[in-house]
Amino acid sequence: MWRFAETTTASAAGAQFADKTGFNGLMNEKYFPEEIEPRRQKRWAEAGTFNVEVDSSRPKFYCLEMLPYPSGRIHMGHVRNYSIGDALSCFKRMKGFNVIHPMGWDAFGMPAENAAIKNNERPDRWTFENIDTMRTQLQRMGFNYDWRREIATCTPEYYRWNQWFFIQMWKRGLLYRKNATVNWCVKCNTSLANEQAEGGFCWRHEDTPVEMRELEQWFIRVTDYADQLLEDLDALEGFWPDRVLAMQRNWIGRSRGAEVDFALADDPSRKIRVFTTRIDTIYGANAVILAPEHELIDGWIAQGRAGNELCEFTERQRAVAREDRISEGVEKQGVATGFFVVNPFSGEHLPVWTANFVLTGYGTGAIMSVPAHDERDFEFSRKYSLPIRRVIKLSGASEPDDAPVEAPFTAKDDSGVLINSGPYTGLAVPEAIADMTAYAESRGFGAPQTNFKIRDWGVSRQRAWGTPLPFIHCPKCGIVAVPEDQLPVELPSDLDFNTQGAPLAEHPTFTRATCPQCQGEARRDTDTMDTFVDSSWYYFRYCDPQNEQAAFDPEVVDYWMPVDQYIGGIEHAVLHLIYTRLWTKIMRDMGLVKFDEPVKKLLTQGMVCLASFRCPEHDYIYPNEVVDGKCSFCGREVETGRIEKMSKSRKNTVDPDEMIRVYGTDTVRLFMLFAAPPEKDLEWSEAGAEGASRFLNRVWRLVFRWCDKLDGAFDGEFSPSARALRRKTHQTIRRVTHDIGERMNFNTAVAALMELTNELYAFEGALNGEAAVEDRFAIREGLLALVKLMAPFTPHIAEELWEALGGEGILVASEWPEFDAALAKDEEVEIPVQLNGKLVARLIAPADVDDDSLAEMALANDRLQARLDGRQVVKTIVVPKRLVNVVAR
RNA sequence: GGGGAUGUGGCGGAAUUGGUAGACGCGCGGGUCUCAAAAACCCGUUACCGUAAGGUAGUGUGGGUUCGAUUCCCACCAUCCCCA
Repeated sequence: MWRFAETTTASAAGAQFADKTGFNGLMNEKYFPEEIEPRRQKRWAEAGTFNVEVDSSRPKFYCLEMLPYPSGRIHMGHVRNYSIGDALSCFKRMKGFNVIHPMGWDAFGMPAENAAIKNNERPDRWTFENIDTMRTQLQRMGFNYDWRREIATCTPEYYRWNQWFFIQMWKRGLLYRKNATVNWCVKCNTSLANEQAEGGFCWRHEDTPVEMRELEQWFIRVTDYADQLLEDLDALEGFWPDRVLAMQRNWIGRSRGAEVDFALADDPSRKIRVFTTRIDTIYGANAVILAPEHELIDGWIAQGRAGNELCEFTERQRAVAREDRISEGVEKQGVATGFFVVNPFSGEHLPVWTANFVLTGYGTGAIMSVPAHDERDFEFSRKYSLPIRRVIKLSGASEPDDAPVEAPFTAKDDSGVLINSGPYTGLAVPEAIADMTAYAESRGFGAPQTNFKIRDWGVSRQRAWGTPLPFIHCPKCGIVAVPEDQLPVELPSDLDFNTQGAPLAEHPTFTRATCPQCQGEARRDTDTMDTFVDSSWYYFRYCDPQNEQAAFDPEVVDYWMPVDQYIGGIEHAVLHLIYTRLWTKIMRDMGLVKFDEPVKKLLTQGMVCLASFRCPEHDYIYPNEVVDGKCSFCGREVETGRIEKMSKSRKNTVDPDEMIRVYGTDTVRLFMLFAAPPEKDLEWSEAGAEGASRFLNRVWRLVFRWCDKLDGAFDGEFSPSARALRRKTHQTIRRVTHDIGERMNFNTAVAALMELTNELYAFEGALNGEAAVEDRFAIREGLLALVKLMAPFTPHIAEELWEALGGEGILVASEWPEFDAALAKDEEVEIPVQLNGKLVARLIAPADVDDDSLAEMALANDRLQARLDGRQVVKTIVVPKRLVNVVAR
């Protein structure tokens, strides 16, 4: 139940307010958000204001915010994210769009499982309780979601379609199994994606080093779509933030080059295939270096041809996470295998090495080392005293071709020319690359090759709280997909989480299955899906959330999709936003959707931050644990005031519920939108929230004073002051419409509303208690506009004041105000007069002043003449209706 | 090292396509109301000099383009993010 703020009233129910405060027949004298907000929310819910259906007669607008993980409580980051989406969707609805604005829960994942282990609870119960809490919180904030479309990804109704998609991908060869070295976290007891193992530590357990294990895994063939994923980014230019596009391009990491075979010197039938982007430098190769995991090494070890040093080295390196092998500062280490290969271009014999910085999974797991033109090869060759030969130089360079190499020369532009390169000597780099690749291809020892940094998506997790993979392992038939009419493969509800290993695999009956093909005894797959699968298509499901026949009806999706505006955190710039783009392309190729890209516009909102306090001994401490700048536990000097992202671990969070209890949701939302533009970080400030609250109270009192005095119309000539107020009103409509609709700068829109309010106060003050009909008309017009324009930011108070002003129906479902361009037009303009670009005077001129008279007025100006002091005017620049600059010598 | 971003009063931030720098808010100072306080309302608030009128400087630093640069170009510094 609602708890009322003690700061405003001790005991309260709606009806009592009227007794305690003034009531003018239309509204209370005082603003009590805790009374009006639940009432307005109830009214919207009863009227179904935010429920939408397909309506092909109207333009649609899909406003989407990233769905939250049901961790337990809404935090300020959510409030900010959803306040932005709410304001935009309210605006678009009032502008006449059929707005779909849904909400749901990213409900699978490890915290539920961890809670289950820790508290001996069921993950489903834990999850649904959290969802209930958080839904209540969101509803209390009055966000305009169509709650009928709510989904939770952990329900069989949802995840059965994950399974269905996987079966389709399996049929299309997009899903496959392979043995792979995976990152393994002993605490999670599961594999991790590379990006979850950043820096060699588990993303959830920052103190747990990631181990490497060999495991058979499910993979989605992202690499089949790598080119499209890269190239389609061009079309998003200008609609997605540049840095997101840059991060995705970087992540996909396409590099064009060639593969070249180096035959083993002692056995020319065996070849080492190498990937290089610089085939032009092959005459400078001093070695071929294999990844420690390379199969050739396995062969040598198996045959007993590998020395002790090699065996030990490879064994040691294979246990190290890839990040730990290649990150900066890690020393390059290697061992010569004792074998040699032949350079196919020069015929030279080159030693074969293995080294920690060469990785499998990218290229061929083998490289050629060209120390003169690659940083890492240079460092490595220096360490192990391998010969270094220069094969590229700048076309004008004067130093001799055999001068010692002090630092690698790596530029790959047109200015480079080949040297010491047999028949290719003298060629420019791009031509050499083309010629040498062609030669290798014609001789059958090489071919052009494009590689990507992006890897196939490992979707297997050895966890229990996720979508089960819908496959059966049959000893006779191999891997068989579960027939579609048997979906979903449901998670058992009686999992034991206190077993070592994966609970699904330990479950007594889950694993038992019958082979759909031969009806023989078989084993069910016990992996579950990465939760990024759930979030890859959830917003398609919002369009058609109850569909039991399909993931969605393509026609319905065709109406609502693509998403017009997606809003979420920058932390999803790469993974989620690549996977969901991939999923869309796969669905397109399946014939389910007609477009290439699911999201037209993307906004990555900034973080919500607050000062944190850190003691050298006790780490982060709460603000109330700081006394006079010292830690209250140990008395040490505290590091204060670092503005950081709010998080529990930094002990600098503010609970949205608490703030809403004190100020009301309208105030909290208003502050969130006003304090900074959406893409920038925002510092929570209680003083700032006070300011937002003060503004709402100001508007409230203004409406209270006038709402019963605004009858009558006026169509005569307005006084200058009434005209000025009306001008401000119409200019404000214009500005707010532009700021929200075109720029998504809610902060400046709110500033405009404050300006209008200030203007209304000034107008009121100048009346001296006597308002003529025309004045009342102007005030009424201004108040109605103000209240309507407030709807996207502070919908509850806006509704309330709208009603008090005689507005009918539901404000947030009514029409957005239009401005009258003629009334918004300035009558006079202030023109700055500059002398040589420096301001010397200001003129007041009629708004339609022409350039010549403007120049004349400027030159006649006393202050200009005085500063001119007889100097010669060389030129007079007039920017029409804006500025005059007099140039004098 | 590569890529991206940001840098404006005491603070958060404004400044439409190169055209009055500092809108709006916070904070602060002063005033009105009050026995008093809170709230509210009004005035002021970039710095320096000046009682004032006014003047000088000013958007991280240094250059450049331009009649005119917070805005465009180059170099540098600082902070943050991504990748290595």
